Amino acid sequence: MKTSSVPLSSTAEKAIDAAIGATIDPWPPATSKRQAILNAAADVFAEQGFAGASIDAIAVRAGVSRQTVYNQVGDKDNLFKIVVGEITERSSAGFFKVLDTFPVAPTDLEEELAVFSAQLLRKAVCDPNGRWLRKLVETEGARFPALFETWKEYGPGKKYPAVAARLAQLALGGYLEVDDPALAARQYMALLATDLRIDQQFGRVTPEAEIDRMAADATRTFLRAFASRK
Amino acid sequence: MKTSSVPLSSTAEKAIDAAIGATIDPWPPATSKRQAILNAAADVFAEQGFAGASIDAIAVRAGVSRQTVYNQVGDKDNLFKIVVGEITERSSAGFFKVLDTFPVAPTDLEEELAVFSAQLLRKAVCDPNGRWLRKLVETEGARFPALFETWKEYGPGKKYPAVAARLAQLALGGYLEVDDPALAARQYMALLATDLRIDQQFGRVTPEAEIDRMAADATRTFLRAFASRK
DNA sequence: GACGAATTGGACAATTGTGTCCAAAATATT
DNA sequence: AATATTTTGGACACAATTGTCCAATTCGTC
Repeated sequence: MKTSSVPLSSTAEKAIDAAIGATIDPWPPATSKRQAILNAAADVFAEQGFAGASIDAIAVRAGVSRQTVYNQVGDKDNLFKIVVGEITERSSAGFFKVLDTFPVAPTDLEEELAVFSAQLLRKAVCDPNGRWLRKLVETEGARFPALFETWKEYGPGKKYPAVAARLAQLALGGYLEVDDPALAARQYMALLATDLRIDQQFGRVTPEAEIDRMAADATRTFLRAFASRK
Repeated sequence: MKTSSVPLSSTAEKAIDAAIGATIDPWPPATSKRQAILNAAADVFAEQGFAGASIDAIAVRAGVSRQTVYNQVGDKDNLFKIVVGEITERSSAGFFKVLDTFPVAPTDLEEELAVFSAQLLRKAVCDPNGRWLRKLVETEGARFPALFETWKEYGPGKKYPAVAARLAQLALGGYLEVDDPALAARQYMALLATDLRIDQQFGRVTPEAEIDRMAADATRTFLRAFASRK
């Protein structure tokens, strides 16, 4: 029923925080209200959809008066745009941070790819940012075409090619036999995400250990199909 | 923007039609209004979500007065339940109808499995019934717990085991090397659905020929991982 | 053509939500 | 401590929606 909240913070505000220097309280009071609003809005939009989310509900959950919501973000459309924009940024950043640890020159391919896969699962598929983004885009994409375009560009549009590039690198290194890196990337991601998606559809909270198992299963099957037969 | 409509018909009404015998018009006037309402409701719920769907919009799209909607189905909650119930039934029926054509004793495994896979893609993943059901359950599952349970039971809860059973059969027949049929079933479905899901997320209408290609790609990779090394 | 049932459209009250205005209070800044 | 800024909460107009009621009309049936 109640979903855990995702902390949001705009790059602008992070820049300000950095400029001010180390603050005891990570969020200065002036922006903490805004943060509370954006966090609450993310929750309520995800739970109720755009039409079902009322400004009142958002204000209450943020522990803020309704007027403050309007002061901070303008109207409902704008609030929605801001929330999705920030989640998009976070989700994308998290993904590429993990992708940087991809084992491009492994000694034990299966072992290292499984470890990487588990991380990717945790940070990209399991991560509330990405889940809510997918859900919101699916639900409200038609209502906000511009947002839909942004998501496409930041989401699948950049992620799949990036994964494909790593797989191509492994192929060049003689680790894999891959004709079509783009296809292999989609299949790898599909194998990786399937069990977690099923759990999520069922509303089941996946135990940590299971994530490692899922990554290992996906990696094993992927390598059975694509590993170089030495 | 506009989604194509899915014809709905309850089993009860089909039974009645059958009892009456062959009618020229497949839908007697008394039920045709009801059908129009359910079809329209399916569209509008899918497009706007539960909260965003207004009875007026549904009535207009059904070409029916608002009062008739209330006469036929009672209130909005009930309308929603009826629609989801019927879509669940259709979606499940379509899936198992295709599953009956699974090649349990193939002469050319790759060829026959690819053909079957293409059919499954067309009828189960591509099919509007299943898509809207997934979307509605994801969006409104929290609001209608009973519905969520029904979907779980009819949907993944029965489909995956059914696929797993066929794969186990192939393994027994010496066609496949499968340790864990349930896992293999999930992975097979994941490989099969990934490209179509991506297209759907991007709002792209997948050309018929591409579906065959997707099925072939998925089948090839699946068999590279699981086919018996003769 | 006459009867009965379903449909229509319009009006209605009640509710809910949006977005604005404003004066009082709380909070930061100097 | 004085001042500027933000926040608050309440009131408000306006629009959309739900669900009901009912008389007039249309429609299928006999």
